[in-house]
Amino acid sequence: MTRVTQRDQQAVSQFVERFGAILSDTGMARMPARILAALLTTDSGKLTSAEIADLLQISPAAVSGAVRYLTQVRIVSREREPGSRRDVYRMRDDVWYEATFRKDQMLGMIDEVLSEGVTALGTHTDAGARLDETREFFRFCHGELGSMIERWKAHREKWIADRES
Amino acid sequence: MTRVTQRDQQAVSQFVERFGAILSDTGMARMPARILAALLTTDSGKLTSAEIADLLQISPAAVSGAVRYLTQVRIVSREREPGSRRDVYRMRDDVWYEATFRKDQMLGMIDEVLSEGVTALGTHTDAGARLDETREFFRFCHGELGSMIERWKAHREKWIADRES
DNA sequence: CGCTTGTTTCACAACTTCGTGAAGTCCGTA
DNA sequence: TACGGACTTCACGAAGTTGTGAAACAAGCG
Repeated sequence: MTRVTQRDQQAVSQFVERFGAILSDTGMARMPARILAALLTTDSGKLTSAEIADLLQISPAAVSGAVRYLTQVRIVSREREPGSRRDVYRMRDDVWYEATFRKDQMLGMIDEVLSEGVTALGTHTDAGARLDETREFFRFCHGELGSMIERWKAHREKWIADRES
Repeated sequence: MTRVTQRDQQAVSQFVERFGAILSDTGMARMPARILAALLTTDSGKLTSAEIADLLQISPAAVSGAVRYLTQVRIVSREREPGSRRDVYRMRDDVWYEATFRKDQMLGMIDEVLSEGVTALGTHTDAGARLDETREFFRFCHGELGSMIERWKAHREKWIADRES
C-alpha cells in the first residue's frame, strides 16, 4: 500500500464520518447514517457485514441493528451470493427518491393533524385561520415535492448526458 | 365557562400536543415544538412566559430555555409591553419561510461535505461518480427550494383571495 | 453429524438529553 | 435604596438511547 493510497483512505474515512454526521443531524440514526455514507464511497455500492464492522469500527450487533433499519426503509437491499454465508448489503439506486417519498408521507400526517386543529378552532377565529393557512402551506409543499421528483428525473437525464460529453 | 368551551379547550390542547409531537418527530426539540404549537392556536399569536408554563404544564426554566432557542432561530420574537416586566413571545409571520431557509442552509453544508468526498475519490471512480451525482441531487434540491419560496408567496396570495370570496 | 463461520437476540452499561427546583440576577417601583 | 416580581442559570436526577459482549441460532462443509 503506497503512501498516497493511505492518504486517500484517510480522506475517504473522514468523508464517511462527516457525511454520516450530517445525515444524523437531519434525523437519521447514527449507525444507519454512517453505513449509508460508507456504502456511498464504495465503487460497487456493496459491502458485507464484516466490512462494515471493520470500516466503521463497530460491533457485528450494531451492524445487524442498523442494516435491519436500512432494509426496512428500503435504503439498502440484502443479498447473498450463492454458496456463501455472508450477507451483502447493496445501496439501492433510488435512495434519494425513497427519502423524498418518506418526507412526503410526513407532510400527509402534518396535514391530518392540522385539519384536526382547524376543526377544533373553527375558521372564523384568527387562530383557526392561521392554522388553515399553515395547512395550506404544507399542502403546497406536498404538491411541490411530488412534481419535484419528476423534475429531478428529467434534470438527472440531462445532467448525465452533459457529463458524458 | 360552559361545557362546550371546556370541550374546545380539550380539543385545542390535544391538537397542541399532537402537532408538537409531529414537529419534534421532524427534528425540532420537544419543548420548542410544543411552544410553537401553542402559539399557533392563539388568536393573537402572542403568549407570556407564565401562560406558556401554565398551558403546557412546564417549569419557568423550561420555558426560558425553549424560547431562547426559538428566538435564536427566529421563529418567535420577544417583546415587552412598556411598563411591564412580563416578556411576551410572538410567533413570527414568516416561520415557515425561516424553517425552509434553514433547511436550505443544511443543503449547502451537504454540498460542501459531498464535494470533499468527490475530491477524495475522484470522478473517474465509480464511487466518485456516485458521490458526484448525489451532490447534483442536493444542488437540485437547493435550487428547487429557492424557487419554491417564490411560488409559495404567489400561491398564498391567490389562496387568500379565493378564501375571502 | 458435528465443526466452523456468520448473523441475530438480549440484557446491560455508558452516554446523552431533558426538565426540574432552587438559587441568583435584573429592573421597575415605591 | 429596599422591595417584589419576572426571568435566567446551574446542578442534579430521571428517562430514554445507543452500542457492546455474550450467548443463542442458522447454515454450509468436511
